[in-house]
Amino acid sequence: MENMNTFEMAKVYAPKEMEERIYKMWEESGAFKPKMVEGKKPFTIVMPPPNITGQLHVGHALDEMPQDVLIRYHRMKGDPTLWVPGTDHAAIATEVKVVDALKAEGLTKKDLGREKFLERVWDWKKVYGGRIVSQLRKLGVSCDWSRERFTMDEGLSKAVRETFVNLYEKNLIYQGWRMIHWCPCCKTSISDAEVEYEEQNGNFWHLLYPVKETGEMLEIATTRPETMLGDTAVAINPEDERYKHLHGCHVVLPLIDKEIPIVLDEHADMTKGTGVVKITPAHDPNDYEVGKRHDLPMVRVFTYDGHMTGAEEAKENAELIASGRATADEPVVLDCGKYAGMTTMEARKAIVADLTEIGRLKKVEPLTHEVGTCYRCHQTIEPMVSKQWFVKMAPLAKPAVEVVKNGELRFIPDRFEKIYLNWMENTRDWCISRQLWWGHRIPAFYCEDCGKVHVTREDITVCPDCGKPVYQDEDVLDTWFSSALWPFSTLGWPEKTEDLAYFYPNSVLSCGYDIIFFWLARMVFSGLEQMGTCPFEVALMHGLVRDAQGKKMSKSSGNGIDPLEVIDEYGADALRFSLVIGVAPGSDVRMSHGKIETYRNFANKIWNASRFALMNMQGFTPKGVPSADKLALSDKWILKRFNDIVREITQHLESYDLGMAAANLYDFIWSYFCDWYIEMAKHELNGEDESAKNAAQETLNYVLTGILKLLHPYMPFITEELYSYLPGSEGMLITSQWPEAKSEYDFDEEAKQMDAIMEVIRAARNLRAEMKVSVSKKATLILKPASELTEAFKKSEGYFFRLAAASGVEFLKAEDPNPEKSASAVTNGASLFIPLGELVDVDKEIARLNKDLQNAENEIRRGEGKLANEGFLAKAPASLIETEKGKLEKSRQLADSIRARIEELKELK
RNA sequence: GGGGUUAUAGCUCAGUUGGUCAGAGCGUUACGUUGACAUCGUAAAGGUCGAUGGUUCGAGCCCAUUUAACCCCACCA
Repeated sequence: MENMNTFEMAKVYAPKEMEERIYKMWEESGAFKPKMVEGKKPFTIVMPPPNITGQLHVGHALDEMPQDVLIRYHRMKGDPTLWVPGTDHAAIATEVKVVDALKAEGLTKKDLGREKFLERVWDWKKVYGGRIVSQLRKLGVSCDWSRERFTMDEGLSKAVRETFVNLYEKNLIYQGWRMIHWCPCCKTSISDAEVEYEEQNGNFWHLLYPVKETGEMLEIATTRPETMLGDTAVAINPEDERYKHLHGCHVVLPLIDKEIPIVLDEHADMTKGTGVVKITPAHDPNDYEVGKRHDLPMVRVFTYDGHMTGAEEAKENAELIASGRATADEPVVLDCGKYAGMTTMEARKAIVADLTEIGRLKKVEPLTHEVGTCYRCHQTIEPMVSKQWFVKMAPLAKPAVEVVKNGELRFIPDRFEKIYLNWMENTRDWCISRQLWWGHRIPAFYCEDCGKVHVTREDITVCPDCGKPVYQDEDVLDTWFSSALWPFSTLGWPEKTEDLAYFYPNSVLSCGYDIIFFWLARMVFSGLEQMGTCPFEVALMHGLVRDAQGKKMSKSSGNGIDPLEVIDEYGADALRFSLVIGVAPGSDVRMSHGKIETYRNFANKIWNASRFALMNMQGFTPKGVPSADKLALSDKWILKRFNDIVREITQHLESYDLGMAAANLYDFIWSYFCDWYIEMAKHELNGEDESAKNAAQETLNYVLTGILKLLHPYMPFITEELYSYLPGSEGMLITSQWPEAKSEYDFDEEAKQMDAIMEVIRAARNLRAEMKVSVSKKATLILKPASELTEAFKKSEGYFFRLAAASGVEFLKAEDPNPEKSASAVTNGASLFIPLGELVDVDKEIARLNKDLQNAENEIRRGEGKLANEGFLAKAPASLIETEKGKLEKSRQLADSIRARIEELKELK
């Protein structure tokens, strides 16, 4: 690749122009596609499919980050790496959107009919389904778009059907009347997992039901008086002494004067309320169970869209029952008379008013209680008895529990293991049918004649048994039924494809902890059931994005961050980095524009450091870092530190500590590389010694290249761009090789020497700052180094000129007298003196040195105490005792030197 | 009711298996444009590591109790 002339490099980092260009280059180069090598273990991730209704929000950005970091890291490591992208049809969400769009045209679903409606949804999908996908590209996701899937495409639909039939044939899918959660707003059943409980203010209404046999009034507390028309019993606890005389009696339901029995059931809690519970089997999950136990009739009083039932519904129901289609499991519908057609809320008011009027309302007390709401529309959920399809969970959950317990599936962080197990061990059957049109239609066919149900892989038109016409089940499947198959359906299953054989099971599944039950858990048991293996080895969880105050981001509170806006302003790299740096797995991320700006500044820092490097490498052709004898101390130091950081980052990535790796890298680049190494290297780069200059160029080039590689998974765009400018760069960074630490660069001894020198430089700066000496005013630095460091210090004069504003450096031997009238500091490596003449205030000097002395003495006390402790000496590891002794010795020397200096100054006075 | 998380500098958080005076960023204060970078640099101030007790030679880290905040799950009228 032709290296760009440095002067063409913009002075300021401008992400906007380059990101699109680079993404296009990657995609067109085929870099995102895995290189499948037989026998080599691939690294595979499937992307949690965003909804086609979706607009990119910052949650998506967070969702993609860990995946892209891991994918890019493994690609550079040389693993066959595949990241499968795709989108989800999102049955309810999409259908609602299209219904809304129709409403604007004055149309309803029914007006169009199923077929035309579905055409409209597909049209809608064509327009908006691509939007999220193009938005994802702006984040820099390096997934293999040639393998993009959609949960409703042909292959995946086949997978869904295959799974459904498999489970049905194994008797793991069944159809039946059950108490389910019904959303009157979305007009469909939803699963347990889709209910969110919210605390709401409500009332406790105390109603009076007269007992037929005794004429007394039985006080009954309820939170839902509107269900009373559907009461078919009241329950009392068999042990309850208060009501023993009522065993076998009946009450008369007010308003409709219906006689219903008093039943004895454990469900009635003697300690709660009056100990009497009204039983509405058709509209309350507990009552449903009580009804089953006592064989009570079920009376339905609500329509499926949240109104009170009337004559029409009752008639239909009666006809159905008469026709024999309805079973005993189906509730009988009541004509609610004057309440018919009211919403449930209107009916509540009306019924309470009527009960009050006839004196059957004893009192009302306020209470707060948990109310189930729909996770899509947040409307109150109505428990209804309904005929639905279910997945039998117990047999599927067992192996899904097992794989976590035996370590085949590992959660990161591991606390989510408990959450997962708790759910999996207590899960109830999964209601999978939805009363919608958009989705995978349930492959069940009913014979018009014999009524038999046929569940088939291929559509049928006539009954295989009697040859009469069949009609298909109207319902579709829960969206999560198809996403549960994602790890293998996207690879071609149920066909036996090459991809499936090579890339299944996946390596990692990364998603937010909020969809563990919806998605992750269901993928685990589906993978185990259909494929026989757990679909992934590691479940890497992330949290939610929150605002700067830690609040959830939402449209209503207007605290959201639009990733597209942010990318436009700061660049995708800055957004990416701010979403991962310092974030521990599974914890929430706080985001603010300020935070993103910080990392845009970081990108700018790297940009300029690279610009500096390139300016100093004009005409330079890298031949490799030269032998140790040609390298300056600072070169050796940075090479050693670079080795350290390579090991550290690699280790963190291997253990999925992505936030930690990013933080360490940030620190290394900014402090070690920019603040120190570049500043030190200026000495060699601007010096006369050509071989030293060359060594610095080689080191600079080597370390900078390595830095760009280490940073690439996090900030892919800027690193790719800068890499292209480097002399000696070949091909693209995205497919370059991950750096390795080289043992020949472990210059331990030299690194320590450099650290000692740096400590002196800091001390000198410190002195000057305290003296308020401007940088432009240079001063001589007088050093009295420890004997073993003398040589290193002498070779390092240049660093003091440049970094400590020295005009000259003089060295003293240990026995030489200290200079007068100078500011001084004592470090472990050397004592230093800056002769500042009249600027020096001796009293202040003494005060400051006393402070240092105090610190040293504290340290001595600490060390002495430790080493005097027999328990410590007996039990602490020998190496620790040695280091403690060494430290103590150093502190003593330091204290001695400081004391001596203080004495000198006192004499001076 | 069950389970989980968090509590460390003014703010946001690090602190890996208990062992080098407890760290960073932002903010604050002071100084500063030394030819990569003001989207910058140098330095300073600032913490009895929520509380109590325990284990240990040694605890921010382990155990118990406790306080506070947040989250998830659960059919309680």
